[in-house]
Order: sequence, then C-alpha cells, then structure tokens
Amino acid sequence: MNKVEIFKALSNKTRLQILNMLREPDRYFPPQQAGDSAFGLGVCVGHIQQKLGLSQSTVSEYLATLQRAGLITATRSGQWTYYKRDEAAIQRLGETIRQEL
Amino acid sequence: MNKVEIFKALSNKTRLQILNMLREPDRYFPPQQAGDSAFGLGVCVGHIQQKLGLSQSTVSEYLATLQRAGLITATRSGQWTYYKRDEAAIQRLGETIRQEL
DNA sequence: TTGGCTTATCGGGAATTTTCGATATCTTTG
DNA sequence: CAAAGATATCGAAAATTCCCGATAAGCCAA
Repeated sequence: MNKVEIFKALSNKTRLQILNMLREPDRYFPPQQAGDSAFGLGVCVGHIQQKLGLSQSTVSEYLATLQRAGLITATRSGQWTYYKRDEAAIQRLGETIRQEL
Repeated sequence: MNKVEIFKALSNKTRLQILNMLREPDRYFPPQQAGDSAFGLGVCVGHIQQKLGLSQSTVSEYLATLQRAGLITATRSGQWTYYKRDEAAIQRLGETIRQEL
C-alpha cells in the first residue's frame, strides 16, 4: 500500500466522482450488455466517460490511476473493460488512516 | 471537510512524514522550552525543520498546507508556533473514507 | 528602539499533473 | 483478413506542485 500514490489518486475531484458513481452503478449508469447481469463485473469505460463528459483518453487514464493505487479493479470481457471498486482496499485505507496516519 | 484539499495535503511524502512525527513528539524531537511542559502545545517549526532537513520556508509552507486541510492545528506562544495533530479530524477522515468515499 | 530569533510570505525555476487529440491495440463480426 | 467499436497509450500545452533563497513580519530582550 503506497500511501502517497493512493492520496494522489484521490486528490482530484473527477476521480473522487468516479469512485462515488461506482458505489451505485444502477443509479448512475444505464443497463449494460448481456453477460454481465446487473453490474457484477463493474461498469465499462464508455459509460463512465459519457457520464463525466470528459475525453475518452482522460477517463481511461483516470481509471488507470485509480487502479494503480489499488482502489478499483479492472476486468476485461470482450471488447469492454469493466471497472469496479475494491471495497476491501477502501476499508483498509480508512483503517490505516485511523491507526497509522 | 474538503476532501480534495485533504487528499492533496496528504499526497506528499514529506507531509506524511510530518504527520507521523507529530504522533510521537518525544520520540522524534528534543525537549522544548519552558512553558510548554512536554509537548502539550505541539512541536515548534524549527524542530520539525531540523528533523526534515528542508528549508525553513518549505517546512512552514507544508505546515500551512496541513493546517488548511484541517489535519493539524497551530498555537502561537511567544515567538514560536507549535503545531500538533488534530486527532479528531484524522479519525473523522478515516471514518469518512470507510463510509462515503 | 534596535537587534536577534522564529515563523510567514513572496517570486521563481524545475518537476509533475491535467487534459486533450491523435494514434495504436485488442476484440468481435462479416 | 478487413472493418468497426472499445479501450489504452503517446505527445504536448497549460496549470499546478515542489522546493528554494530572499525578504517581511512578529515577538522578546537589552
């Protein structure tokens, strides 16, 4: 757990917004393709991009940043990459702040 | 609580180091002047600077950044400014991450 | 009030981040 | 295999952060 990397990832309004939207996919995103019933795998990049209104490259980069920090995970399925929160990692971060920051 | 501001303050190795040293003042710093028995008021800027080996202006700025984020508090006493952790704010941050991030 | 500390603020060069458009890569489909 | 769609990566301009030295401001002692 690289704290500086994690806090850098979190120190951007849009990236916080992504994390927040990923908490309730069915509230923020339209239903997705077949295989992935509901949002079990997460949300695909295109949906996140549409919601944010930023360029595709920027959103892809933001997701990569959050992933490198270990806050979200990526699953490739077909031509889509689905991202979802790593709840355990987020809980650990909260705990770490309370105990070791 | 401005999350982006807080995470920006935390996304720097030196500033994390300051927070960490302020957890155990008597471990990291030499005893201080009269009035402030032990480190009740916190630690003065000069001691923090010496320990870090960075310029006075940089350390002063870092402390201001942490203070603006609400993570530490400042108390002026004579010609010294003592900084100490705001433990309650740090606990709240950990809790916020676990529940609303 | 003058001089000596301690801390804060200013101005700036170097490094990093932000965000984009263009392009490359990967996957599916015809 | 070629075309099309989704995502990743590259290159770059603008904005921000990092960290410094110089200087200002606050406080105390002589």
